[in-house]
Amino acid sequence: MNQKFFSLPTERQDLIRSSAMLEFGANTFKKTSADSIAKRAGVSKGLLFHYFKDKRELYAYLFQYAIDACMEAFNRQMERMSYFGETDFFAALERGHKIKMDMVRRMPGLFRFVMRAYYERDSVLSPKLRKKLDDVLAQSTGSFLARMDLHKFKDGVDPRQVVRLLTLSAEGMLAETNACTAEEIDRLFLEYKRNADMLRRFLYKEEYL
Amino acid sequence: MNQKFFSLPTERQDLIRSSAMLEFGANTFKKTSADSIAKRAGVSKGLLFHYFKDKRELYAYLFQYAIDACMEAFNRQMERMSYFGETDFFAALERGHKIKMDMVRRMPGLFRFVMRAYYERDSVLSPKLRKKLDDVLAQSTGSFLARMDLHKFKDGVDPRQVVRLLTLSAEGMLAETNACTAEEIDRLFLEYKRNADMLRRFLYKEEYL
DNA sequence: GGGGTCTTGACCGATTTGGTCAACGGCGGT
DNA sequence: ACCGCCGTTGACCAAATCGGTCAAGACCCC
Repeated sequence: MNQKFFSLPTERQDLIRSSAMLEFGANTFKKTSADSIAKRAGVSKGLLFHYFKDKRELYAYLFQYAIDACMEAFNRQMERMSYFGETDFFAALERGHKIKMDMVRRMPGLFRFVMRAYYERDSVLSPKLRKKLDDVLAQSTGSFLARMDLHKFKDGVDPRQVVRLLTLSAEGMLAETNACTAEEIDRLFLEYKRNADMLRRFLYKEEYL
Repeated sequence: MNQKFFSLPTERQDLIRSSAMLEFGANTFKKTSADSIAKRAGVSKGLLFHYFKDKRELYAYLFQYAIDACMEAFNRQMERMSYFGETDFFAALERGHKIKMDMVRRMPGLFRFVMRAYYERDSVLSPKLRKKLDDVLAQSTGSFLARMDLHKFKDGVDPRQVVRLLTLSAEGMLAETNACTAEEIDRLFLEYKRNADMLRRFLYKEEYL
């Protein structure tokens, strides 16, 4: 790809990336037209092909970008947790979810795009990129749990399962909305918090409430 | 539409409906081609337009069909619950989820199709159809809870929220897979059950465990 | 006004689109 | 053996859309 893309103003970069992700998230790779991406970004099609030689290249770049963005956000959160010595499971998870919602706000199409890209039939992505995502997902939960104080849970609770349940519910919410407006994202976050609070209330030992 | 469609063997009807839903579920209405539907169903494009005058008509029919199928499944379950006098929240919910998974097995594209159709930008559906789905969803949870014995829950638990949480997690699971193979569907059901069991264990009063 | 850079939109041939239609094949009746 | 019926096909159409190119414009600092 043309490296000059990165010397564009960040907002413009974001606008193009965001538009492209939204379009690729709404349709198959094959059925997503460069025209529709350009139109959504308010940019000419020529410019798109000036920065990315191919539809394929654009797609691969977006996937790489999305993974890196997730990784970076996750690592930043972990560092922050270390710094403040946060060890409470739900507090940390809530903070993580808040960060995720902020990413949704800034890049509404990112998560749907990643999910679609991962399951796309035609292997438009190199197995290498795919594997990278697998690694990120596999590691994140583990290294998150390792830092948490899990004694607060009642006996018989599997914290891994709690993470998974809350993550699934968040994915469910994300799937059932377009999640465009700011209020909608706030609503998603509130519902998440309500669910997390319920779990906390009944899964923590009483002395930790 | 051509009423003779209904005198086709049921399997053939299902094959066509299923293929169409899968295609419409994968792409926007505009970007979904009649050709791809026909190809997936192993049928000529001519036949499709013999039974449905339009792409639009096919689409509207599928939506109507999907809602009716959901409604009918739901009502059947309710009757069954009445008949057997089932009042346990989690038992009934599990049974409901099992029915849902059976629908996924028979019509893999149905739920994704409905969700997409509901949020499709271009109003290809009449508001009437859209409203019908709203009504179904709004009523179902209410009339379900009305028959359940909610005393088993610990104080402070909102059963509505529990339904919602489990439903969301199921949607999340459905969203993150293609859910094609039978084993995959079984896996989804098992994970659902594991989550439901956890909630049951910690949200029910101890004397009901 | 000159030189360089970002950006456009008209343009290309190739493919795909929704939809039509004449013809085919198989089958039950006579 | 022949007919008429009907579900089904696949070639066919004009129109739209596709990915990608490129010469020319817009904009800037000098």
